[in-house]
Amino acid sequence: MKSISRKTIDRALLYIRALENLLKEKRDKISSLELADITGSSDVQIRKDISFFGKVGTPRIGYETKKLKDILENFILQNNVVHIALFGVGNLGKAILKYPGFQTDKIKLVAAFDKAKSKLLKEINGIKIYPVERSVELIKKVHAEIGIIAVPPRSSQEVADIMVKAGLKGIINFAPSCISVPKNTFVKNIDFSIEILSIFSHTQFQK
Amino acid sequence: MKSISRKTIDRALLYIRALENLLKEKRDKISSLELADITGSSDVQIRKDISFFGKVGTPRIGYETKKLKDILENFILQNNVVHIALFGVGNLGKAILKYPGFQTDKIKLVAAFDKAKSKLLKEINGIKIYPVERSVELIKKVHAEIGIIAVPPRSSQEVADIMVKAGLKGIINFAPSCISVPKNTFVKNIDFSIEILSIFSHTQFQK
DNA sequence: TATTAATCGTTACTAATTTCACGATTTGCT
DNA sequence: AGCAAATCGTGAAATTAGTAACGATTAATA
Repeated sequence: MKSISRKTIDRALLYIRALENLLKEKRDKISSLELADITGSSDVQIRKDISFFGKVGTPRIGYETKKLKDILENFILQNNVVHIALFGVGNLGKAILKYPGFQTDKIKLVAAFDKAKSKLLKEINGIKIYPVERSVELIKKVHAEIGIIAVPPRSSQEVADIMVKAGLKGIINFAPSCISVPKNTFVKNIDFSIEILSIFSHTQFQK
Repeated sequence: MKSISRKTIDRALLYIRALENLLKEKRDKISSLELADITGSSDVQIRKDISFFGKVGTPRIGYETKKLKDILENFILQNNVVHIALFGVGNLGKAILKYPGFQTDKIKLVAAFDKAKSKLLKEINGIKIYPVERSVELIKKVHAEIGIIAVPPRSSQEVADIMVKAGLKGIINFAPSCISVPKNTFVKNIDFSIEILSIFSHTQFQK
């Protein structure tokens, strides 16, 4: 059996979000073309992605919104709640702690760490901030799976090492620096500067 | 002549960042293999990317750090300073306003807008916050090229429309919602929840 | 100056991804 | 019931991206 591709997964997450919004609007049917319009993809791409999960739609009608959402979610997220550990409670870290998208049923921020004594034991949005020294112990205790690096670049490798040690299998790195980790640890780098320069370059080189 | 690919551009931006760091450490030579180690890419990939810009390296030695950085920057960024307009000064917007990476010579945050009366006329990090009503006028005046959406999802389309009207050619959308824009406007969506679920899924499906 | 070892640059190959084209299916209509 | 229209699902073609292999080049060394 063919395994699912990363790209299909990422697009499916986008589809899921769109389907949730459609459900809120009581739209119970959706065609690949409409979903393409909403998500900025193409109808063929969507049908191809969905075909991985079997025959889900009905010709002439399209897909049942709820059914499609359930199928995608069940396969991709498998009823998991993702537990997050955050390192760095500066401006960005605070924004993440307060991010409304994490109060959902799928993602739960369970631990936050910082070096600065002044920030410790405070609570933001119901999450206590602990000293970095206790991080490995606490991450294991709360069973976090994914870590977020929101510290200055000079400390990012140090934090990455801690995360690996604590058993985190995925890392989102907001620091503008490369980190090195074992091959079985997934890293997604989000460097605001690079994102902006990337978009800008694309506007320059578009045909 | 073949045109440069988006992927090459994005990787080149990563190379540039790495080269800048190497320069700070007074490293004046770098091989494709070392650069691959740092950036998490492969040496072949790097040589292939760089080959687009001509013969830059010298066999047996590698690349001159400064020369390579200059070549990449000159081609991709063309000595431009990218001017940014920010919409939404909530938690995330504030973090962006204070983001140290934007005080560089390449990126300049030039305008910030919010709906809330209470936030107007305040100044964060030297940038005044203006009412959304004045945004089209001001964006044109300061010649911003790229817009950042950091407003709640229900307002994101409205903001996107304003950005298009004001002539912005690239948009970074932090709102967890899809926006629709003309084809010649580039959009990069960064949805924290989706990024996390994506990483998590990849850890689940890794072979 | 010839030799050696390292590293670049490039062509050919392989893999992954997207797009195309079209048959199959289903519903609604007459 | 039969037909028409819409939409799915999919194998094949086309495109794009990445990898491997290796010749070409250069600097260091004996």
